[in-house]
Amino acid sequence: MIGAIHETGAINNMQQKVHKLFANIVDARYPKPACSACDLRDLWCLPMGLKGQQSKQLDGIINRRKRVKRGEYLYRAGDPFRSLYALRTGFFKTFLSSESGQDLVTGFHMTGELLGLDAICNDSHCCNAIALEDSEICEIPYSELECLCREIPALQHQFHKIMSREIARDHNLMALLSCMHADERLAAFLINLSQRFQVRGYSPVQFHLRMTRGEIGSYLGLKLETVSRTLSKFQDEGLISVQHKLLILNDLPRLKQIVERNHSSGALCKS
Amino acid sequence: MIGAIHETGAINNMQQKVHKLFANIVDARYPKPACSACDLRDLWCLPMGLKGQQSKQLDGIINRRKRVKRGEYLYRAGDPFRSLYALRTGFFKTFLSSESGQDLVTGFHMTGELLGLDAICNDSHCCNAIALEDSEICEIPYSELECLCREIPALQHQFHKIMSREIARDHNLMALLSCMHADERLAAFLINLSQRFQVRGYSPVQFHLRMTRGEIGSYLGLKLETVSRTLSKFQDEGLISVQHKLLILNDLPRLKQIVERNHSSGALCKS
DNA sequence: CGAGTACTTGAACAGTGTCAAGCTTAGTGG
DNA sequence: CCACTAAGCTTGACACTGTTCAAGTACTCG
Repeated sequence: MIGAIHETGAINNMQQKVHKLFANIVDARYPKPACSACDLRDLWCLPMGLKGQQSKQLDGIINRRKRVKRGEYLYRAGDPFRSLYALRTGFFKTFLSSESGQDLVTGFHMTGELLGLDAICNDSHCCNAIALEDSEICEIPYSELECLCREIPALQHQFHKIMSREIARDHNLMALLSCMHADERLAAFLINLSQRFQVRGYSPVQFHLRMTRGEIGSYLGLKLETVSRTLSKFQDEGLISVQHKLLILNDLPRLKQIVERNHSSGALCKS
Repeated sequence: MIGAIHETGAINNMQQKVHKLFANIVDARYPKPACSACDLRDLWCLPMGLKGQQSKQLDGIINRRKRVKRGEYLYRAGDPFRSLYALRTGFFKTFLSSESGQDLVTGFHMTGELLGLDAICNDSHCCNAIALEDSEICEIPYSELECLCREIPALQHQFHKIMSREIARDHNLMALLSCMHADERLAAFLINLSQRFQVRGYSPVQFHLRMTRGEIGSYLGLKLETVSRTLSKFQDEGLISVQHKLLILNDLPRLKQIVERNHSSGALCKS
């Protein structure tokens, strides 16, 4: 427990630094977003690997930044597809909804990720995207992106990579859903979140869950009661500390063991 | 039962016609494959929507057709990524394998489908592809495809659509794995196969399963015993007739009811 | 501060998984 | 062509994980 508190202190420092960094960049970017000045370029977002001039071309097609408040939809299933959305700051969930009223969460999305890729095939969105916290997105008109991809090979390649990664990621999630137990799923989920926060400069061992237990359950193919019980179990075992939405990972290595014991590829923890 | 036999007769006729059709096309195509003359152009394969001249450009980059015998690998996880593969005839499964020796089937692939899309992000294949029957594929060097996409907007758009569809499809499969019972999963699986056979000109109500019960189970997140039991149950209820690998769907509407009762979107049966 | 939502926990139950045995089929080699 | 073998399949009995239903608690937001 004492160890946990020490760690937490270090984390707070780190988070403060990162927050400052982000704040600076946001200030510098007003009033128009600029891929060329965007901190997400290191994060597999579209501008990754582009040179100065090319980035500016990408800036040219990106519509003004849009704010999406917590609880608001970015798009709904059935909406006509015009644009992809790069998530600048915030947190989204995407979900399918069936007529019977059951929602199924297909993903949680963080800074730097691209939303709407599954809509290209239909010319309409086939899932819903809703902000789980106040967020900011860059709207990228798809037809213009296609044009630009024809001019800038590096952009084209990066775009293909992003789509491909989405496919590979889904396959890993399918693996999780097919053959993991509740505790393994949850451990994999926490490790995944941890890694994604870390890449973005946040603490990998302490973070706020933006989603409810029910949403986690929906994503992992479990009922919310099972999620709750499993979190409690992890806490009893000293692996984590949970206080409502605040999560501290006290023993990341042992958490990884839970996943790797039966699924040594570790593929399931990938972003 | 008598109804089933009548249906079967009709199906055999249909299948013969289709086989003939395919045979003609195959003959016409020797010794080099030609997208411009390929029957798969109606099937969401890459040449879909391309005009004559454009198709020929695509022909230009496609390497000679390759045969893959049943049981042979088309590629393995870890192989360097150079090409995508369009499946001309035959049947493949793709699967992840973990070090612990567990395989996990991520997809079954039929004529007209594109394999290897998940490898773009890593420059190496992250799953294995193995032929479940003697097959023929067109190898499409990826870097040349990217070049050509920059020249032919219609090809670029079609390629993006194919990737997007793969993502949307995976989301539907995740939905199946997250919230369906064994009988619903299997019903959805059979309907899916049925529709894919139908689109390809084969009977939607009678076909050979190319995969084992274990592979079906792996794909659907069930054990092979459960697959076997559920098939037996469906047979007892008169929904289907199974004889080893030969499958007859006697009551497609009722099969659909099983899926739609609890999951009315029906999304899960999509291609 | 109050109402509604989210969360935790318990107990009973159902659906799959596990283990085991026996059967069928396909493929191999004599 | 037949016999043999290995792989695939079916079925039963039982165990166990996760779900369901229910009750109570804690938080959040207006």
